[in-house]
Amino acid sequence: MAERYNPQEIEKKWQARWEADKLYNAEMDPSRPKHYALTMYPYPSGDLHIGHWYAMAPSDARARYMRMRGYNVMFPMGFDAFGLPAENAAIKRKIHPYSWTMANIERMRGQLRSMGAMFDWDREVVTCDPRYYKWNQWLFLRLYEAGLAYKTFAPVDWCPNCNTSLAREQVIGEDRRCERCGTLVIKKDLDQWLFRITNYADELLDFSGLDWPERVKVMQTNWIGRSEGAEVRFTTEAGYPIVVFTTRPDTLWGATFMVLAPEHPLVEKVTTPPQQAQVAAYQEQARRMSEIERQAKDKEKTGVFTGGFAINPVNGARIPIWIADYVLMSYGTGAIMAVPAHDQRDFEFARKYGLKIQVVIQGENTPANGEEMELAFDAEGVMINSGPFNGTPSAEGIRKVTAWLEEQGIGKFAVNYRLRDWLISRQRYWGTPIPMIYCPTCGALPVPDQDLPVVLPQDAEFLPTGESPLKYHLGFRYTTCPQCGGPAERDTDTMDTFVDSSWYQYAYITPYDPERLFEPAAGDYWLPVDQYTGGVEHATMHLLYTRFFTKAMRDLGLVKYDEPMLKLFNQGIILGEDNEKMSKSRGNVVDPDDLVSRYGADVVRMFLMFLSSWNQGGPWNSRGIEGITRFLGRVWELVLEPANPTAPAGYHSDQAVRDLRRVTHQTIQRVTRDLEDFGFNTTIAALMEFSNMLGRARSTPVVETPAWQEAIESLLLLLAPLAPHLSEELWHQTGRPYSVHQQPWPQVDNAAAVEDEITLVVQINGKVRDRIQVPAGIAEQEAKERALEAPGAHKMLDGKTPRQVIYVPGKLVNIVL
RNA sequence: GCCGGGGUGGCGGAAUUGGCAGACGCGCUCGCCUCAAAAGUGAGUGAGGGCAACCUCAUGUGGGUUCAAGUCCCACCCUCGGCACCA
Repeated sequence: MAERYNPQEIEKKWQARWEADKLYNAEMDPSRPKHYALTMYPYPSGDLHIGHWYAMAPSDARARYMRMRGYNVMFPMGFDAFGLPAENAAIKRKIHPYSWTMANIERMRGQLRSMGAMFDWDREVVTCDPRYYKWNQWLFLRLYEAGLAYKTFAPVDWCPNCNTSLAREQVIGEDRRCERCGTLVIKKDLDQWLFRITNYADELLDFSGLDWPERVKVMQTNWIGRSEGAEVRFTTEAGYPIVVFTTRPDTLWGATFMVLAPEHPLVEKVTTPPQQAQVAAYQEQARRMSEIERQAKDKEKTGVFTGGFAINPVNGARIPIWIADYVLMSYGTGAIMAVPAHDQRDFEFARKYGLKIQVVIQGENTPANGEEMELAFDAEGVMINSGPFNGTPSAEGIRKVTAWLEEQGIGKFAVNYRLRDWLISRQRYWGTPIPMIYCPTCGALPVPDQDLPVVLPQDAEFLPTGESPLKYHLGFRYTTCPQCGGPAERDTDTMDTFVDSSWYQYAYITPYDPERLFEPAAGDYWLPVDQYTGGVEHATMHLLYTRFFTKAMRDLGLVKYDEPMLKLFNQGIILGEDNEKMSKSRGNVVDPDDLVSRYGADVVRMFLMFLSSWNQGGPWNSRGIEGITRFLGRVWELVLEPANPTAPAGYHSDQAVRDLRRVTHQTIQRVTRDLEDFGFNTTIAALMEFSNMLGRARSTPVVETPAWQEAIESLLLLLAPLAPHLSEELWHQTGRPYSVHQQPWPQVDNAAAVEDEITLVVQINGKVRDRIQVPAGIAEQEAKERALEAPGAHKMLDGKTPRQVIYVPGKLVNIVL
């Protein structure tokens, strides 16, 4: 009697052995195809939760599978170690963010090891290490030199709770909350560094060559928000130009007023003295609105007449200029031409303030008179009241009018994006110092490369004041000008942590390389990332930023690719047993450490993969995990318990061997296909079916044949990516050579996998009436004849002649009466 | 409002190109094992009807195409996620 399956014992043993043997260390080997598998690195919060397991265990299984398929696999791991939680925890507990972070990392390393994943720990990077963030600074300087990093004074999004500015991407939802803490974000005027991601807007819209989920591509496309149209120059009566952006140049003749954003610089110039007080009051109110709350649901449009007029350049019409907060300074030119007949927002505004509504697009059933309209007509139609363009279909009109505007010199084709440049300055301590120096005589200067890294001082006072903590660290702040040697000051902001993660996949190539970002020869071999996995929540943040970085790095000559990650897979989310999001307050959190000590890592890994399809996630089930324990227990016995075979009645050895080999090779087929597509749940189902079959075969003399050995060996190999410890132990105990993880993936014997007899379904009018066993290669004519004779069908036929008999080879015969 | 994903037994979920709906697992029921229990193990398990062989109904709702629909088409409902005064 062999020992029972005891995961605790074998898992620790093999983890130690694998680590000692450096089994998973990736070495460059040009003779083999490489596979760079990457899973999003964790923030070192201090505890590995089930979500981390759900993200990492299946991606580990996939990486292991690729390795057995003959790829030289690199599967690194690291820590996204800068960021606010460390700072907040440090303030609360009065310990240094560095100590807090490092202690957490230490703890999480141990937890990650308990997973039995094939992480190459020799490549680990920790982003708060100066050896890492030195290259953040170096990249910043390269972007600066290339004109892709710039500083500007502008109103920015500010989280009053986190006490820092945020990138547009980190402001969530209609009511504009902080992505981190959910606080309502306000506007603040600050001098900040930005990365010119908008330079790459068009290229970022091109996903060709990327095998990414449709969902992510759509989210990025929407986020970038490209729209084509025209810029048209209107002129105020006093002669100031007002440039507007419109997607509907075909409606230019219907522009009956203009609207400027309240903060538009021209407002002061166009406002007439009698309107001054009202305009100023509205501007003030709009300012407060954006600062206080913007939650009001039914935002009724408001605005104020400036007293000024503009001339519509296409027809010379004199139209009033208003200001209104539905026009945003941050989009387009901050000014619009209002065409109330054909734009619902302008329509509502015109109705409210009694402005003229001029119809210029005629639809099938739309009134030609603006007074009779109930809604703006924004569909396609034919241009009317539009001078030389009368009778032109609107779609064609958009092109023709744009060309005409260019000829007349009053406008041009233009593209606008919703995407804003990436604001990277943060007014917090725990991040990468921005490597810039401000000299009163020489101006803003980059820190020379040889002075990198600009080290984050350990002894800064980092209590949040709304200003950068580094500002109060005089030793850091005051320095000398690298140009004139005179007194100068450093930039005291730190970088958004998304800068760290924008290039971390490159850092793993030659981690903490003191000389360069990474070694080019190694980069040529390993890059780009072949398979990236992680949550979809980063669709318009990290995943957009890292694409931008790669494109910018390509233009700097640092990488040779347009895209950082060729394939992307988004795993779902594990919910609590109550089908709700796991949270401490709900008390529905499951702790992986507990589970590992109770069931073992292999069981936890496999249960997470078995729950549902990986991209779907789903509720935890504390009973369901027992099913995996039973399954692995049965595998254990199947492999190790001596069998005591007896031949059942009618046993034929040849047939039994054929049946066994068929199931073995069909299982190899199924598992291979499913693992290719991340179908872990169906992979496991196939292995369960296989082992159930083996369980039945075990009591027969087939166990004494080589086919049985082949079946057991295949089972262990197919199981190896999913349950690495158990497979290794059984591989070892059955006297096979170390390590199961260095074995090639089993080969399918197609001939053995073929069925020699199939079940043919016999239908009458599409309903199943019988099933017959026939040889797999049966001819159509014979199949039909046998079907007609099948008892279930014969009875229903009752002597009638079928109108039609349909044969689907290998599947069914449908007799139509 | 716009865009995208999803609605299948008591539960989690399967179902290559339209071709046996419910694989696999959980749970449940009845056996075996046991003094008993746990563990293990065998059989059964969509609903309704029938003594039975069998029959009928069933993949969110309503239509349609087809010999055949969870799968394709049209309309709608619910749900999750993203965007939202973007000119």
